[in-house]
Formats: sequence, C-alpha cells, structure tokens
Amino acid sequence: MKSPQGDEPAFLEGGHEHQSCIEDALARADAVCRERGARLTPLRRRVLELVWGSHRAIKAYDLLAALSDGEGAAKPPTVYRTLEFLMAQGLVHRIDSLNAFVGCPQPDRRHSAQFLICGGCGDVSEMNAASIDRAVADQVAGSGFALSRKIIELHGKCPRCTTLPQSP
Amino acid sequence: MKSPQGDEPAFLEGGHEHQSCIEDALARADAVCRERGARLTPLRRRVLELVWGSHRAIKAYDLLAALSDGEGAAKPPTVYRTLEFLMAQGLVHRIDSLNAFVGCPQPDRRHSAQFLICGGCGDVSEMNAASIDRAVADQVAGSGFALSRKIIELHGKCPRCTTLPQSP
DNA sequence: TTCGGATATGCTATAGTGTAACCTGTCGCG
DNA sequence: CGCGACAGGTTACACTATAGCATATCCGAA
Repeated sequence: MKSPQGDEPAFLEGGHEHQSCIEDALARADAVCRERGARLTPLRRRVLELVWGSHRAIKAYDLLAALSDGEGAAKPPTVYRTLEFLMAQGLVHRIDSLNAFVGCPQPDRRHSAQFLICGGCGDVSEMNAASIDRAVADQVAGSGFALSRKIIELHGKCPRCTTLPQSP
Repeated sequence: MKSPQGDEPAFLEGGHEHQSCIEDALARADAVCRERGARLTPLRRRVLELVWGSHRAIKAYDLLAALSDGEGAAKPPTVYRTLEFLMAQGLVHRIDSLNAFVGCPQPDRRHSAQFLICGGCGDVSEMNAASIDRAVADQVAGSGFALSRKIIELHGKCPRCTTLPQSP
C-alpha cells in the first residue's frame, strides 16, 4: 500500500515511486465518477493529474500556468471551475491557510480530514483521526453550535525535514 | 463576566452591551503592551478598536475603508502592518478560511485557539479546549511530525441562528 | 434523427487580497 | 544635539478569485 489510505498520517518514504500515486489517484477518480454519473472530462482529469503531480499543495495559478504550456493560455475561471468540481466530488481538498489545493487519497469515503503541512518540503499529508473528530464534536456539542465544516490544518515539520534541518 | 474568557465557547446573549467588550479589550491591550514594552500607538489602538467593533471577523479592506473616513485614505500596507503587530502581540487572530481578523479575548495567556464561526450571523467565538489540543497532540505525536501552528476553524450555526432559521 | 435542455468550457473584465521597496517622520537615548 | 530604531506613508505591483455572458458538447426524449 503505497498511497496514504489509512487513518495514520502516512508519511512518504523519500524515494517513493510517485508515478503510481498519480495513476492510483486517477483510477480512483475514474471509479468514483463513473459510479456517481459525474463526468470526469479530459480537462478535469488533467487538472487532477497536475494536482497529484506532487504531495505538495498546488496553487490555482500554478495549475493555470501548467495548463497553458505551448500556446493556448487557460483563463482563471477554467481552473477555478474545474477545482470546484473536483472538490465537490471529494477528489481534492482546499488548504485554506495556503490558498492551495491537494489531492484527496480517499475520495470514495466520507470523511472530515486533518492536514499535516510541512514547512520544510511543503508536503501535505491527510489524516482522518476519529479521536480528533470526537474531541471536537464533544467540545462543541455542549454549546449548542451546529457544526457543518471542520477546518483543521496543522503546520510544522515532517519527520524527514526535522532530521535534516535546513538553514540555521 | 461579559467578555468570553473561559475555555467554553462563550456565546453571547443577543443584546449584550457591546461597548464594554470594546473597552475591556482595549484595556487588556494597554496592559499587555505596557507590560511587554510594546507600543500600542494611536493607529494600532484604533485598528484594534475597529476589529472589536463586532464579534464578527473583519476584513483588511473593510478596516482600510473604516480608517479612510473623511479625507485621508489609508493604504493597504498600513493596515496589514498594523494587523501584523496586533497578531504578534496576540491581540487579534487571523481566520484563514475567511481572510479576516478577529479580536482575541485573552491576549495575556498563551493558547492555541479553536474558532466557532457562525454562517448565520457571522459571529466568531474563540474556544481554548484542552481536550482538542490533547487529541491533536496525541494523534500527531506518533508520526514524528513537529507541530508549530494549529489552525482549527469550525463552521456552522450558533445556537441563536439555529433557533431562528433564516431563509428556507 | 433531430430537437432541446443541461452541462461544460471559453472569454472579458473586474473585484478582492496581500506584499515589495523605498521614503519620511518620530521617539528615546547616549 | 545627533544617532539608531521603529512607526507610518506612498507607489506600484503581484497574487487570488468571481461575475456575467458566449459557445460548444453531450445526452435523452420526441
């Protein structure tokens, strides 16, 4: 199991064969969309592929630039609309604290995720920790607040970047 | 105790005397800055007052507009620099999912907050739930990730807005 | 098969958010 | 008084996002 699937943070080995992450993600996306009758068009598939180009969160305008290679320049609404679709299908998540987007490793499963964001390498790792969900739900329950969306973004250094410190 | 001080969500009564929230916040800011040798200049004090104008998060450009009443128009860097200072002193927090800023009710105390953001009235309430902190720390600890900043923003409806539903 | 609606993409223009770089003024201290 | 540090002003620009309308494509129903 190479791609992050479990409830654990799932950090990646340094030299993992990333091509298979991309392929797996696209295969899951195909399956999910087929099942739901959603149309994973070539553009949407291409954008998803670009998002999965790394485990870092990618910015909308970087996607825009990547789509505009060669001649025809893509325009912002194209990218934002495509991302909107991908988010609606749970194929990508938005990282609000970065204004950027990251692929979801388990689009088939309902979940509210927590993100570990490394300030060193930029990698974003998705957790689905029931214990955190529970703590939040318990805490909020008493106040009568009706929760609809949980944003949990945890910044720090991943194990690899902690071991290899960069600049003093 | 009118202003939210405890670890509980601390929702506000409908008709609370908000002027005292503002005055209390400014008094706390004075005290905190005096103690630290930080300079709470008239501009900074004014911006903090505007942030505390409501319990909603306020946008940088709304502050800008509020500062520019009359004639002399303030410029973006003025506002952003001032907010930077206020955040460094823990007097305001940034709500990343809103690109907006909210006053901190307890700037004197080290804490990592969780925010309850009501989609109805827009009010933002700060919690400091040790149980959530603990759940996050426990979950992250096992992975070797070194945490530096926790962003927890919980969207939903506050009790008042749940009781009085708006548009169907 | 053809029509018609829904969906997807393209385009222009503009709104909204944030920062770099440089300059001036002010405060407090030696 | 003069210096250094800090606060605030100004211009210009970079980055992020959406409104609103036009065109194209898909797909099911008549």
